[in-house]
Formats: sequence, structure tokens, C-alpha cells
Amino acid sequence: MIRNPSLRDLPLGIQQKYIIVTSNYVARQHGVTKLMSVSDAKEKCPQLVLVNGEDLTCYREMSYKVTDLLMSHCPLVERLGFDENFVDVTELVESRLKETPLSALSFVGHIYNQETSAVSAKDYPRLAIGSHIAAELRDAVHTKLGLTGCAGIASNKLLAKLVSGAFKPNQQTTLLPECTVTLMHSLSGLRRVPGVGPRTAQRLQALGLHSVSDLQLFPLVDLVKEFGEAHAKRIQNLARGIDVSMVTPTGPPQSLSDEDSFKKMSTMAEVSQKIEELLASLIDRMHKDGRQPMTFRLTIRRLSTANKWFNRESRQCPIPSFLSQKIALGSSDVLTHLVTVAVKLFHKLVDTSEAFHLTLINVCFCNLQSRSVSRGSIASFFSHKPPQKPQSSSRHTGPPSPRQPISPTPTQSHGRRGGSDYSVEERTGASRSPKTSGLEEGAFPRLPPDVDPDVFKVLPQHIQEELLSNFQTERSGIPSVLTTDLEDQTGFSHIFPEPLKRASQSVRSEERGAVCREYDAGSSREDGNEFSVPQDPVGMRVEHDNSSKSVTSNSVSGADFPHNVDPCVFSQLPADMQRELLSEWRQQKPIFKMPSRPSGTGGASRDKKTKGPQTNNLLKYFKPS
DNA sequence: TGGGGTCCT
DNA sequence: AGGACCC
Repeated sequence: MIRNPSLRDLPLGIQQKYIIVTSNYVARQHGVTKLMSVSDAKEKCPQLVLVNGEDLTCYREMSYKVTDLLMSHCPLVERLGFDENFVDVTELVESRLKETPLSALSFVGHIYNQETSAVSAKDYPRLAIGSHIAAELRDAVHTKLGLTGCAGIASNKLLAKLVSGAFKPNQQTTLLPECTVTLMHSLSGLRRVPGVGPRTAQRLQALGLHSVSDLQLFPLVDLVKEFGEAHAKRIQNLARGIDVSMVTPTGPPQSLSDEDSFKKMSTMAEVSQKIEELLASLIDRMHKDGRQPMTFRLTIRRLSTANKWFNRESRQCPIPSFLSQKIALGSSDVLTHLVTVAVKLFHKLVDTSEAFHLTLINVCFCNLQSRSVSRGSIASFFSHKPPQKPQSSSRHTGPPSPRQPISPTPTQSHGRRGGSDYSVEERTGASRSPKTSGLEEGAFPRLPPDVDPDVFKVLPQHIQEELLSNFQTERSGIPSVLTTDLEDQTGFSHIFPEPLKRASQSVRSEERGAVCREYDAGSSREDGNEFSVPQDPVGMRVEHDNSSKSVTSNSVSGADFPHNVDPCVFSQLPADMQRELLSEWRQQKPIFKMPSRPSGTGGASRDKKTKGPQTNNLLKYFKPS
């Protein structure tokens, strides 16, 4: 629609092979739905206009423009597919809060399950500010890129995503912590919980679980038997609206792939031709990215007699270094060399002396390495991390120019992710750390300043609740997320405003490629954008003993909650506090502060694992020390 | 029932 | 290498 505004008011469907992958709202009104076959769609809506969306190039480019724009406002952006982004706006919120009198606060947009006019922004200062940030981001995306979309503002990614769909076309909604339970119960089935896919839903169903509350109340012990501890706890927490995952800045892609599906392919001639075609486009994209792929993977799908769905098989191999150099440099004879490599892999997958029937071929570059900053110096053999990764989310502006010692960004102290540096943890730590000081001390407990936590915890529950509900207020570091999605609706045709500058670097994009869907479909969109913002108030309540329902059990129960903590209360806590508490509980024995990371370059490695919680002390507010 | 992606095992 | 998840 952006490319051709005249389609704006017509029912439009984006087609990939035989299905309508998405459509605009006009088409939806005629009954066209998301992954409907072309024939069904035409039946429901004979005037449906179809646009081929198999080449994702333009969608991918637009997608990164959105991500980059968001990053220019706030660096912590996590992509989810091509049309959704989570943005952790905690810091932005905190800084605005400092310079904003409470009396000047307001909410913009919808508030889930409440009248916006009936809610006092002073009671939820962070969420209120978050709602304004979301509105600003949506406006920026609209005015600079011509795209519209929804946003959800909540205390964690799960909630932000779920609430973003509350008001559909091009609106935003904020979730107040006390409405979390209602939101979760509003989901029609377990499949609606992001993170519960078809497989998990099926296994849950076999256990007799169908609704969100079924999962909330199911004994964790039994859940663990089916799924293992980690998965069990995670999905049960999700059902309760608890999501301790961080907004992980996405950075440049980890892999680039290109694929095509077809009814039938059964000769080597067709296969090598298709491989060549796919590779040509992939190499071009890879070249524009500028990084060097260290690994190549070939994937196929065979016509499956029974098990129709997803049987994909793959083989991968390292890419000879002379070839990966050439790819980055844009050498022209790379194609034939890579086709040779791919064909060899193909023979590992398919015995061509027998008949075969393929329905898909995929080629993929992964293990992408940024080119050494220090050119080929030996130094690069000593540093564990792939130098440089930098910048913008998108394609990492290729190296300034192929080959060339590129000088910029000499090792930035620690890149934000990309290949390997620490990210999650670091991020966590970082995000917390600054606030840490603020956090652990004063503001942290969500208690009024004049209340001694040690005294508070021994008060009767209803007194605690009362104190807290009056205090409503806030706390300090909370995560926030925002996602944005797009859709176009407005559309001017091509107004791509322009690259926007990101903190000092520029962004670029690639061009050709593959296929697509979503965005342009017209005005439609889906939902995207979620924003999660901080949260505010609400109370905590500690139960000593008695464990209410859930679960039981001892030490680890209800999804890992200590027996003295009510999951419902827990779910109302800000996400970062939830994270801290969980990680402390998990390490029961308190705080062996993990070796702590030297943080510097030395250890590098550690990409994203280990959730090492540090900072703690939260626990003391919950248990009798 | 696409053509992409991510992370975990 | 495959499996789960997301869009």
C-alpha cells in the first residue's frame, strides 16, 4: 500500500504461493483471515486484490528502518519478527519522572479495562510517562516512515504484547498491574499465551489443561514431569502474566537465509539451478551486510507422505576462508564456488541414485563475523570477540567499504551483542546497576520511605495492603518494553524519510532479497508494538505459610515461588523485581555471588547465558531475614 | 499454509 | 541437526 496508495481502499491480500499471508482491514471485513488459502479468500471476497509477497526485501528494509528509528529514541530494542519491536524504556521513563511534577502527569491512549479519564496518572507515574513515550514513538514511525500500528505498555514483554492487541487498528493501550489477572483470564486458550506454541499446547491438553487458569493452578510438580523444570516454570509463570525475560537488544541478524518452496523438484538439474538462484540473492544480501559468514547450511523439505509438516533436514559446513572473504568483498566468482559447496551438502542429504521429491530448498549463512577492525593484525587472534559490532540494528552498515582497514569503532568497549559479548547479563547488570544505587536503597522497596521493612513485614496482611495501596507509587527500576508494529495505513507512497541517524552512526540497508509479508499489506497490520513500561505500585503481600493454592510444595513450587509468597501478588510486582526475586530464590543458598565478571574484555565470551543475578537484598523484604 | 527469524537441546 | 518458539 505504501508503494501503491491506490490500493488503499481496496481489499488487499498479500500472497505467497497459494496462501494469503496477511491482508488489509478492508479485506478482513470481507472475511479474509490470516493464513487463508487463496481459493478460500477469493471465495469470500471475489474482488480481492492480490500482491505477491514472496520477496521479503522491501518488508525487511522497512522493518529495519522502524527498528532503527526506535533505537534512535531508546537503545534497548528487541525485534520479534519483521513487524514487532519491544522497547525497554525504563531509563527514559526514570529520567522524565525526575523532571516532571506529578501534577503534570497524564495518560494517553487506552487503559486496559478502565476508563482513561477515571485513572489518576499520579498513581501510576511510570506507566503514564510510558504511555506518552509510546505515543511519541508511534508518531515518529508514522511521520517518518508512514506506518501505523499499535502499542502496548506494561511491566514486561508478555503483558505488553498481550495488551497491545486490546484496541486494534492503530491504537495503544496501557496495562495497570492490578488488571493483569483479568488480561490473562481473557485469553481464550493456552495457545494465546505467547511462548506456548502448538506442541506445548498439545501436551498441555493431554494433561487436561485447556485454559489459562487450568495452567495457573496445575501442580508444578506434575508439570515438571512433563516438561522439565525450566520449561514448566516458564510456562506456568507465563500463564500468570509473569515474564522475567529481558528486552534483549537484537542488533544485526545472526543469520541470513533465502528459501523457496514448490510442488515438486526431483532432478539434479532443477536442484542446482534453484540453489544457484537462491545463492545469488543471498550472497548479494550478505555482501551488503558486510560481515563474513563462517558457516553455510543447506536445508530441504521432502514430500512427506505422512508426517506432512515440518520435516526439514539440513547439513552445514564451514565456509572456506577464501570464500568468505570473497563474499564480503563482493567478488563475482563466489557464486559458482558456493554452488559447488551447496551441491556437496545436497548429496549428503539426498541419495540421488534414487528418486526424490523435494518441496523446499533453503540456503543460509550463519556464524557471521564482523571484520576485524585492526585489519588483519595478529591482535585479532587474541581477542575472543569478534571485533566490532556495533551499531545500528540493522544491517550493520557494512564496513565502510569493502576491504580496507576500516578504522572506526575500534573495539568499543563492549559491543552490545552481536556476536558474542555478553549481553543479557551485562545488560541486566547494566540496567540495574545504575539504578542500583537507587535501587537497593531508598526507593527500592516499594514501601513508603517512612516505613521500616522489618516492621512492615510483620504487620497483618490487610494492614500491609492498605499501606501499600495508599502508597501506590512507585519504585524504581522497572523494565519496560514497547513494541511497535506497523502497518500502513496512511500511506503515502514513498516517503521514506530517510535514514535517520542513530547515535552517531548511520544506518543502511540492504536491498534485494527475498520475500515477504506483513507490513504493506495494506493497512493492516497486526499488532505489534508493545511497549512495556514500568509499572508502578501495587502491593506486595506476604503470606507466611499457608500457601494458597498453587502449588504447594515446598521449596519450589508454584513456579518457583517460596511458599510464603503469593503468586498473584508476585505477578503485580515490577518485572525487574520479579527477576531479582526469582533469581535469588533460585539460588537458594544465597548469594554466592558468582565469580562476578571482570567485565572487561578478557573474558568476553559469554554471550547470553547465565543469568547471574547480582544485586540482591530484595529477599530481605520478603522473609524474616 | 509463506518466508523468514530466534534460542535451546 | 533438530526442535521449539515467534512473526
